[in-house]
Amino acid sequence: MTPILKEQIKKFKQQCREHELRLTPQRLEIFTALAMSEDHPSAEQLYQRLCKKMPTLSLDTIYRTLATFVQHGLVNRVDTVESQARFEVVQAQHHHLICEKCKKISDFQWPSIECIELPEGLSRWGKIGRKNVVIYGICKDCMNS
Amino acid sequence: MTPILKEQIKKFKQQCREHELRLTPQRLEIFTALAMSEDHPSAEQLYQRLCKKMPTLSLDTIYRTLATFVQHGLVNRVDTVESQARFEVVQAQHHHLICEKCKKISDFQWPSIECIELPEGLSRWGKIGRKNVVIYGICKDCMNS
DNA sequence: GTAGCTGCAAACGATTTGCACCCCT
DNA sequence: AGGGGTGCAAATCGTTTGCAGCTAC
Repeated sequence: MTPILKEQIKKFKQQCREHELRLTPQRLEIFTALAMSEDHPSAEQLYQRLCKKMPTLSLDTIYRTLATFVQHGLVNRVDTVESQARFEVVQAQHHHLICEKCKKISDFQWPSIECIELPEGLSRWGKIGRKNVVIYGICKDCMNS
Repeated sequence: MTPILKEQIKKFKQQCREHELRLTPQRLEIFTALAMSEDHPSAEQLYQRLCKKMPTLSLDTIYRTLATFVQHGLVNRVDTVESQARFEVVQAQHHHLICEKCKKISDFQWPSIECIELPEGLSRWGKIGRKNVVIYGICKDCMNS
C-alpha cells in the first residue's frame, strides 16, 4: 500500500462523509481496487479482481456503486467506443492514450494544453468546460508483436 | 441536395467498389442519411429517419451496415459515455464539443493542434496516431433555458 | 431505529446472430 | 449463377431495477 494510495483512501472516506454516502466495506473495496488499477477497468473486471477477496460481493453492487461514485464526482466514466464502460478514480486533469490494437488506455498529463488558444468562434458555441484529449496509436507492446 | 453531399455520395460509391462492398439501396440510403445529419445520430435515430422513405428497412440492417462502414473506414463511431453508439461520416479531421446538459455533439476544426508539441516522453509510449479533442461544456441553447 | 445498502433474480435496452430468401454484380 | 446482403425472430451482452433483508450511522 503506497503512501499515495493511503492518501487517496483517506480523501475518499472524507468525501463519503461530505456527500453523505455510507462507508460500507463494499464501497471501500471497490474504490481501493479502482484506485490501485492503472488500466481503467470495466465493472466486470473489477468484479473479477474483487471476488477472491470478497466472495459475497455482487456485480450489481459494483454497477450501483460506480454509478454513485460517478454521480458524486469521485470516479470518471471514460469515453471509449467499446461496449463496456471503463472507469477511473478522479485525479488531476489528464488525457488518454488508447492503443488501437490491444485497447489499453494509458494516462498522460498535458498541462500546457490549458494555455493553448482555442480556435476562434468556439466561444460562440457556449460555455467551455474541460478539455479532454484522446490520442489513438499503437502502444510499444503491440508494436513488438 | 448540396454539391458537397453529391460529392460525398460519389466518393462513397467509389469506396464501395474499392472495398468490394455491394452498393445496395439500403447502404446508399443509410450513408446518405448519415452524411446529411449534423447531429451524429445513433442507429435507432437513423432508423426512425429512414423508415418513412424505406419502410422495409430493418434496424438490424442499419446496425450491420454501420458496422461494415466502420470496419472499412467510411464511418466513425463517436466516443461518448452514452449507452447508444453515435456515428458520423468520415470527413476531414475534426474534434467534438459535447454539451453536458443536452448531450448534443457538435464538430469543430482545430488544424493547429497538429503543430503543437506533445508532452515529452509520449513517444516512448508507442506510435502516435490521430489526436482527438473533446471539449465538454454547456451549449448556448442550454444556457438560455 | 431507520434510511441507505446489498444481494438476488428478473427485466431491460442496445446490439448481434442464425437462417432462409433475395438481388447486386 | 452465386455469394454477399437483407429481414425476421431469437439470442446475447452489459446494465438496471424491484424487492426483502441487512447494517452503518
